[in-house]
Amino acid sequence: ADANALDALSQEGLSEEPVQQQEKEAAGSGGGGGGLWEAVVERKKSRQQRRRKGARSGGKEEEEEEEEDEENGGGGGGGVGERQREHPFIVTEPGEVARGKKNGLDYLFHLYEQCREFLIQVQSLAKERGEKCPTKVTNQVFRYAKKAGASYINKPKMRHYVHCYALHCLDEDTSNALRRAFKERGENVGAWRQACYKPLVSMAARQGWDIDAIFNAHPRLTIWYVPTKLRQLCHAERSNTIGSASVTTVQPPI
Amino acid sequence: ADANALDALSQEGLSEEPVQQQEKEAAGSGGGGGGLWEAVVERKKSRQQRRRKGARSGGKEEEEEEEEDEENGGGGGGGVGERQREHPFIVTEPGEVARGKKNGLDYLFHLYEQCREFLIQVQSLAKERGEKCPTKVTNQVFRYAKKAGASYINKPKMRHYVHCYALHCLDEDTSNALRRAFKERGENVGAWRQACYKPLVSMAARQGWDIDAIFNAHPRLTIWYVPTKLRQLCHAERSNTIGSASVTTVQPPI
DNA sequence: AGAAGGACCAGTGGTCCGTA
DNA sequence: AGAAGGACCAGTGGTCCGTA
Repeated sequence: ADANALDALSQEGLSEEPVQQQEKEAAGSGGGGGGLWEAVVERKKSRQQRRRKGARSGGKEEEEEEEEDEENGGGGGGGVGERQREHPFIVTEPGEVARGKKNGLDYLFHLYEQCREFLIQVQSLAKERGEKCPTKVTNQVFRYAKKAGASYINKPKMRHYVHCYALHCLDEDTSNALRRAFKERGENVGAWRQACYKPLVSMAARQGWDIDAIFNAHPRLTIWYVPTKLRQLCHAERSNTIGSASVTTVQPPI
Repeated sequence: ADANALDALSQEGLSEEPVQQQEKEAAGSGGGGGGLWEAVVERKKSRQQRRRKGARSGGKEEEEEEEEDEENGGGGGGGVGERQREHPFIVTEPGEVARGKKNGLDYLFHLYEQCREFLIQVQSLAKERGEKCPTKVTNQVFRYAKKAGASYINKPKMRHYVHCYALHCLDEDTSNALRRAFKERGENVGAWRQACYKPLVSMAARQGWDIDAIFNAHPRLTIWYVPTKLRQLCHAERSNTIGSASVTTVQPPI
């Protein structure tokens, strides 16, 4: 139904950036500031030791159909050939199309619907072939999407905004209100994205804190992994709430 | 209920084998005979190129509590220290305890029940901690079992006999009859294991060929991955059957 | 010959951080 | 400063094959 209205949005243009040489070594820089996320987390430890250099010589893929300019031989400056990158998102109201070199949030959510369609195709293929059938949007699905020409779909982006899409699915009114409020205040996408966590945590609170169950109960959401951050926020909030009077629904003992 | 009757079986003893040095290099040997499995398969190709040598220096684990004899320094012969290995399985009737340095099939199936209990414990812990909760017996569960002292449980063994356990769960009468027949004929465990595929494929044939659905419909089976081989046999048999008159139940177009 | 399981490998989930 | 995404890494599913 609403898929048609959104199709036009996927025609939007791309940014360009010059191709650079891959092997460039970066001088090791220190650990930098950490505090965007106040609560939770704990796992970054082993990440601190990661400071590796050097590049893998890639290319495990079986049959790529991409074109490659063999042009960048020399050392120096401006690259030859162009690598494309999607326009950045801006906070838009429902139904609003982004102007200029920007993409709107309806377009963002449309990408999730597209991934779902790619998953369904991968599932059909797997069943025909008698192979294991994925139930979630996996690496295999992202690879399939890329081969099908949807190069603007990639894993880091889709994972980054999953919880925003979740709010859109689970409580469209709240999602829409949030978009309008953040647009009005002139907030950037990052701030809007952050704000999407809270209503989801509240929703989990009302439903026994089981965020997995909430995702799985919704047909368009069950195919997405629950984001680590959202899971952690629910857990932290649940711990804060334990024993307090605000607990009014099902809550198993910790 | 029947778990108690089987508990005694888990007290059975172990075989011993001398510990050998790890780093020993084996002379590369050719590809060897391939024909045990008649049907299906296709994937061994990339495996042929694997002929690697050298050893990883292991030890990613966080906190092991095992004892290590620091005794094997030299080059030569008989090892110091003993490494234990489970007694091999023999085909036993239901209720029969294996004699001598052997284990029976009730004991084998009991191991699957134990894995299920370990999974349930891992799930409880994950929920307490607000972490991702496994729905299947994963590496994490095998690691947990090992730390809990169940060193006789390991992944290759459990995966090897999953379909035998599946038959036991799904059609105990057929499973029991098969055990009695193979014991009487003096067949070895490998032959019995092979024979367990067929009744499962027949069962799948009667239920629209969806072996995943069959596993998922059974509470003790849904936690196990469908074995690749079983999936392939179902697919091959389905392909053979297409268009023939023996198709009597639901079957989506291929 | 038959069998148990250590140890390996390709490809996964997850997301950092070099890039613009 | 804000953001998109290539590319990396730890740990997974899967099972081979050196071992006895």
